[in-house]
Formats: sequence, structure tokens, C-alpha cells
Amino acid sequence: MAHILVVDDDIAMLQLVRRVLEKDQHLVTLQSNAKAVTEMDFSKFGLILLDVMMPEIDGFDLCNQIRDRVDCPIIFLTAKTQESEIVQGLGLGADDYITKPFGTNELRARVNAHLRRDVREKRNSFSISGVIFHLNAKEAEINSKKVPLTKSEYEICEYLARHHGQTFTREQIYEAVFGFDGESDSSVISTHVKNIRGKLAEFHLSTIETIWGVGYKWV
Amino acid sequence: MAHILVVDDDIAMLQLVRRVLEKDQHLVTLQSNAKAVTEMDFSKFGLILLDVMMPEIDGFDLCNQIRDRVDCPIIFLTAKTQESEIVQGLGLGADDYITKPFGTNELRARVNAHLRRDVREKRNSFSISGVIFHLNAKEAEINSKKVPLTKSEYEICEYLARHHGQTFTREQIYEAVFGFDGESDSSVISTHVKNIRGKLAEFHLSTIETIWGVGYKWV
DNA sequence: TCAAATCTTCAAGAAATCTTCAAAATCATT
DNA sequence: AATGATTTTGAAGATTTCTTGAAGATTTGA
Repeated sequence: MAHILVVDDDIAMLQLVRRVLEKDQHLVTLQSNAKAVTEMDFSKFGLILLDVMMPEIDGFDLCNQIRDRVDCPIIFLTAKTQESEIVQGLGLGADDYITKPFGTNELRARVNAHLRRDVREKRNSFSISGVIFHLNAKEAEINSKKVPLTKSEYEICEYLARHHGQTFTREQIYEAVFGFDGESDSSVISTHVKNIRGKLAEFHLSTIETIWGVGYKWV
Repeated sequence: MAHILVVDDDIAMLQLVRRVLEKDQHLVTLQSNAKAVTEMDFSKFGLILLDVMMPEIDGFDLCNQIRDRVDCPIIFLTAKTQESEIVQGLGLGADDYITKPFGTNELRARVNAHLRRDVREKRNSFSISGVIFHLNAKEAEINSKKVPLTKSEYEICEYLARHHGQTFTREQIYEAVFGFDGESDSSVISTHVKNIRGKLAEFHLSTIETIWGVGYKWV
């Protein structure tokens, strides 16, 4: 779901955290060299877990530096239990603070809570066959590039993709996508499908299959 | 700084929390009747502190209901220390969890950390596509030169830029930028966009895209 | 209050999209 | 291979949605 950076000088701890976070399908990047961290490109991370006590560099310092450059949630991960330390950590712009030893489920829960907070602010979308459908924007995306579908084309595409595997007659598609009708709407769908196919072909995709005598299906 | 709602059946606790939070100039609203909470207008609060153990209604339930209606940070405040409870709380959409007895400074720090997270998204200037938006002055700047946008033009521009990538209908833009309306406001936006485009074009920018059949989008 | 700036309305022209249609291609069955 | 049914395709016309310019209404500032 998200790309998470974990910084800690304790290798065993890093591996533990990776194992825990990968339960939730997160992509986890580990870093035990705190100095190297300052030269990383943080933009790709959705969340950062930071140990406070590390040789060479202080976690609080690091937090400061990261916060200047990027805006994702930062969670401190540390053995310190003094309340004043917590205050210091949160005061620096960290978003949370987990004390070792921690329960692995608490770690997961806190990480996911912060990620959810981010997701909540974004649009919803779903992805299939390498195509991402952005429901609000009514746009389809392949390889981070926008597919130039018209509104009707997008609706047809999304409908078929959402019900992938199922076959629909042209009439069913027409009725589902536009309000409803009883006219000669089958040829309309045919033409739209032709155009959709043409546009998807530019991305080397042919996911709309003709079911002879019936209609179309997304595979 | 922020308007904070505190819900707890323990009056002494409510007063303690109020005293602590008012140190940071927050406006604090107390509520000891959990049932009454469900009928409140949450929109004005910047953060909500919620006790888990209350008579009549369960804090987790309440969290669910609030989360359906509003998007501000929610922090649980409770005597329970079981890890599984924490997991449950955070899983429900709460953003944090503080266990009683807590240090008053930890409370302040956590509350402020979550508020800061919100504020961070509200700087007084931000930049995108080479355009700097000065929120206070309501001025846009390109290559250190002021773009002569009128107030309405600036607001539309800033709104689209702030939500770059997202498509809005003319009506949505109108409602977001001016109060709200139900008239023929779509043509107003069309004309404003035309004028904005003209002014941005002088800086060789064309960042407002028409999404056919939907509206406009900043790219 | 008046003038200038800004906002809103409107309609004509332009652009994009949708629909129709018929010829060509494909498929299934005999 | 021939036939009839179904689908694909291209192009043209119809429709819907934008853009634009200009004019009237409103607000702002002196």
C-alpha cells in the first residue's frame, strides 16, 4: 500500500519492523546508516519510522532535516520512555511516538492510522489489468500516463472493468452507463468500444473481448 | 489556536483537560453527555478528544459515527492499557490514543502534533507549476513577477492549484470559491477561467485544462 | 457621488463528442 | 466453400459542451 522508510542502527530491529509492516503489503525500505539518510530522496516515501538513539546522528536532528524537505508522517521509534522525550519528539514535527518494546500490532495499527489519514484526503480509485481508474476525475491511467478517453468511453470502460469476467450485451452496457434507452443503442456501444480499443492499443492493451452473439467482456 | 471538543463522563477529567489545553490558547468545548454528542455539529472542531469508557454509549461507536461525518483528528483518551484496545481504537479511524494517567505535557504535545499536521497543510504560501501563491496577500507570482489576477480569479486559481490533479465542475468551483449559490454560476466560472488563461498565457503557462463534460483541472 | 475595476450574463461561433449508417470483414453453420 | 448472421470500421451528420467577445450590472475606491 505505501512505501515506508525505516531508519534504525539495530539490524535486528529493522528486520522485525520489515516483517511486521509487510503483513500489510507495504513496501519497506530499511536504512541502518543514519548519515546516509540525509542524502536520500524522501519524496517517494509515504511514511517514515525513525529511531531516536543512533550513533553519529541524533534522531531528533534527522527529523528536523526531513521535515524541512518533505511532508509525510514521521513516527519515532525508541527505547526512551521519559515523557519529556516524547514531548521533544512531537514538538519537532514528528507525528507519533512508539516506545520499545512495542507490540507488533500496535506498530501496525499506528502506521496504518497515519497512512489512512493521508489516504482519506485523496481520491478513490481502483486498478485492474494495469489500468487505474480514478473515479472522481473519471480518468484512466496506464503506466502513470493518462489515457485520453472521452467521458462516455471512460464510463463504458470502467463499467466493464469493474465487472471484469462478466459478459454484457450492448444494450445492457448502454443502460448501465447512460440512463436507459430502447433505441438503436447497440451500434453506439459498438462504435465506442472500437474507439476505446484503439486508445488502449496505444498502450499495448487489448482487454475488451468480443463474445460472439452476445456482447463484450473485460478480461 | 484550535477549537477542541473533549468528551468524557468524568467531570474532573474534563476540567483537567481544559486547563491543560488552554495553556496553548485552544478554545475548548467540554461534553460529559455522550448521547448528546451524536447530535452536535462537528464541523467547527479542529480536533476531538474522546473517552472510550462511558456509560450509555461506547467511545469506539462514537468514533465511528464521528468519522463518518467529519475529517478532523480524533484522539482516544482512556484508562485501558491493553494493546488490543489500542489496535481497535486506531483501526476505527482514530488518529491517536493516550492512556490515563497521562502526563499533561504529553497530552499537550500529542494534541499539538496532530494540529500541526493540519496546519502544515496551511502555510501562507505554496508553489506549484512555477507559480507561487501568497495566501495572505492573495497574489500569484511567476518568475518573481506579480500576475495581475483579480480577487475572484486568484481564488479560483488557488483552489484549482491547491487541488491540482483533481477535476472540478464549474458548480463545485463556484461553491468552493464564493460562498454557495444555485444560479447560473457555471458561465461565471467559464469566463473567469478564460481570463485567467489569458493572463497566465503571458507567462507562457497553460496549466488549467478543460475536462470535457466535467469541468476544469490544474495540471 | 462618480469613475474605474470587476463581476456576471448572454449568444454566436468553435470544438469535441456522440450517434447513425452502410460497406467491409469476420464468424458459425451447413 | 457458400450462406447468413454478427461484428468492425470509417466517415458524415447531429448534438452537446466550450470558448469568446461584448455589453450590462455591480462593487470598489477616491
